[in-house]
Amino acid sequence: MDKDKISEALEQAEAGRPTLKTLAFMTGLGVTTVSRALKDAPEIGAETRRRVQLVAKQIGYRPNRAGVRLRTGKTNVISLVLDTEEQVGGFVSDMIYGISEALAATPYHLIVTPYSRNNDPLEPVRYVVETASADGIIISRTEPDDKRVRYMSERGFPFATHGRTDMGIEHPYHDFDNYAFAVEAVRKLAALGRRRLALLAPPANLSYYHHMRNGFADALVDCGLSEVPFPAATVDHSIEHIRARTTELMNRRLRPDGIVSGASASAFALVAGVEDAGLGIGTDLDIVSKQSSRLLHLLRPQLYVVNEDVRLAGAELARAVMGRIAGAPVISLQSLNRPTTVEAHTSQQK
Amino acid sequence: MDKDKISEALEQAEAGRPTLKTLAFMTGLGVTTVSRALKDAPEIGAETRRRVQLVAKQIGYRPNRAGVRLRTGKTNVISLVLDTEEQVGGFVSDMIYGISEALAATPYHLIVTPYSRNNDPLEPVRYVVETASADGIIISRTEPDDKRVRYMSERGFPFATHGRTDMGIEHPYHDFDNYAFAVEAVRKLAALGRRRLALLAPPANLSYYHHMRNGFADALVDCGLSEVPFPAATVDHSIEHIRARTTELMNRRLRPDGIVSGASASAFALVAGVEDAGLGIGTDLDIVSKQSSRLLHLLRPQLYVVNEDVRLAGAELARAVMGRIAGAPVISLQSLNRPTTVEAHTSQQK
DNA sequence: CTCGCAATCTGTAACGTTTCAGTATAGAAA
DNA sequence: TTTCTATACTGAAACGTTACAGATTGCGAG
Repeated sequence: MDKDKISEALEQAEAGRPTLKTLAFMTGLGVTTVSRALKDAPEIGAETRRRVQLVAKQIGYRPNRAGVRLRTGKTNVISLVLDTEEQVGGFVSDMIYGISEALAATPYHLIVTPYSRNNDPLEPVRYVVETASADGIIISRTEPDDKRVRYMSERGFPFATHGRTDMGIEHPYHDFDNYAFAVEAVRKLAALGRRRLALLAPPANLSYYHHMRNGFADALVDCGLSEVPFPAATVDHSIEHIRARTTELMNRRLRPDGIVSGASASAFALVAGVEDAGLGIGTDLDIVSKQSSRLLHLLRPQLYVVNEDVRLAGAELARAVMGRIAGAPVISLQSLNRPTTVEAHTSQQK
Repeated sequence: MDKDKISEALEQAEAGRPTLKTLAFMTGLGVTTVSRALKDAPEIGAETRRRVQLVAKQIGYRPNRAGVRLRTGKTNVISLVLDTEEQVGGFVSDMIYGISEALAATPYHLIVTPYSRNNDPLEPVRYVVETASADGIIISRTEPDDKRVRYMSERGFPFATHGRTDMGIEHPYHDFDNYAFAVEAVRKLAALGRRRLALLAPPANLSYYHHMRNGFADALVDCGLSEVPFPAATVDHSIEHIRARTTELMNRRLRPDGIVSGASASAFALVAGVEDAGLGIGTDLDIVSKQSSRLLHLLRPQLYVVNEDVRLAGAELARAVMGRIAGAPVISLQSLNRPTTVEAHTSQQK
């Protein structure tokens, strides 16, 4: 062993974090051997392997991410692409917790890549792909014909979507079954004797709009109910907007006696709007809402809710991207979350 | 110019992203010169600088993060250390949006480093510092004597805290003035003729517990009111817990006729608990609550609220860490957000 | 004319990792 | 003995960047 090497390695060990060179010096092996021993390569002797791994653990060796990334191109990063105009009280925190949970035992880090709804949603995706700043991407607000999905598919870039598409491309996704949700909701209202229903739907460009709408429409037919159109508001609109439009709706000649709300935060606005019109939930009409926090029916026990587990969705999506990166078959990375049954407040006395 | 170099550079340009080598080839300059020209080094001719920068922009050159990171140790990453047990409907999304906003025009990426409240809060911080996986850290749930603050200070690692400390260490922070909030809240209740107040406080280990408590206590004295102790619940407890404890509180012989709530989500539980006891907000008692979303008084217009702008806090914290990294004087990186005045619902008719 | 010096530019090495193309050794086959 | 092969290991090169230590040029001063 050269004098050069020894002094180099000693300097190493004195100061900062251990590197492969440090380990090589301590074990008396070559850097290459150490690198291979740590990743259980077959051409390393069993005893050597154990020895290296032991020393590595002892001195707390952790591979330098920049080194790996530069050499291999692997970033060990998952990017969550987020719309920063998302509703307040939004589900984003839960989503992040879910993803973190799934990433915790892996070498992956989670990085948040924001964009504004006003800008091109493709832009953040293109940025990540072009600069190769992550190994995989998670997106939401999926559209039936989604150009982000097309873009990433064409380039073979791993991703998972929160929501399904309808463009003949198989890809990993996790979705809440909004069709089933709408069906359940309508059935519940029918069972309560309601006849004329309205739907506070998602914006029409998103995939789950169609699922929810179809479920709503099919169940209406099924139960022999009629619809009161309510296209003026979507769950994406501001609280104030939804509230005002709802009041208008309730002041029409033929107002609904049941409403299905497609999102949690918007249900707050919906309730306020209904009450602005002087009507009572549970008396003049009933409401079934999706709920991602558990706060909604604390203050309006008369509401019926269906819980959507966003944290689970996050975990599922993270697993899906990682699966895709690892080369798992796409079909095995698609999952659909069935809604729980419609839930009334426990201490509800109507 | 060697043949070697030319062919190398050509291969470069054909395939992937442009690198400094590509730029060097295109401009006919050396790699070093290009590198320096791009960062406006003084020893580069004005014309050369312009030429390099033009070509770089034209072909969309973006420095390879791994290369920079490996060479310089600079990650261009800010880590947000998050407690994943945080209340649902939490403020985390807004915080992230705020941070993203401030980071948007910079080279910084945001990475989320989670930990569970049950584990050692120092652990994620130590991980980031030891592996140098970020240039700066943002933490919340700050304690008066915070070991994370001590740890990072001792190592000179840049950070900013959401909340202040009290340990004789100057560091960047952003905080909401919870003392002022509590004072305002008590004054409001006093003005409404309330006499016996309770406080739904933060957990006692956190810094803002003390601020809020002191404000509450001082204002009580000031207004000549008395306190009904309510130590059984904190804003960190589960919805169900707060709700049940509140009901107990309201069934006591001497129950409060006014409550100050230190957080948004917990106010929902508080209201539910009060109403479980058969009492009415605005009649039997009044409540003043902090609010980070705008949903709370949609359903209980009788509530009084003070808005806390968490998005702003996020942006402020991001600016603070970046300032610290850039070497700005610490004192200039400390900010306190005064609460807005107590707000009643606009269409409130009592 | 030469020297010194400022102004510009350049090659090499290094950051920590993995991959490629070996080398050394020992035992088996010829 | 020689040759071959499998096993266990190794050095050098490369990923893209920046820092260090020059190199080249032009020009005014001596």
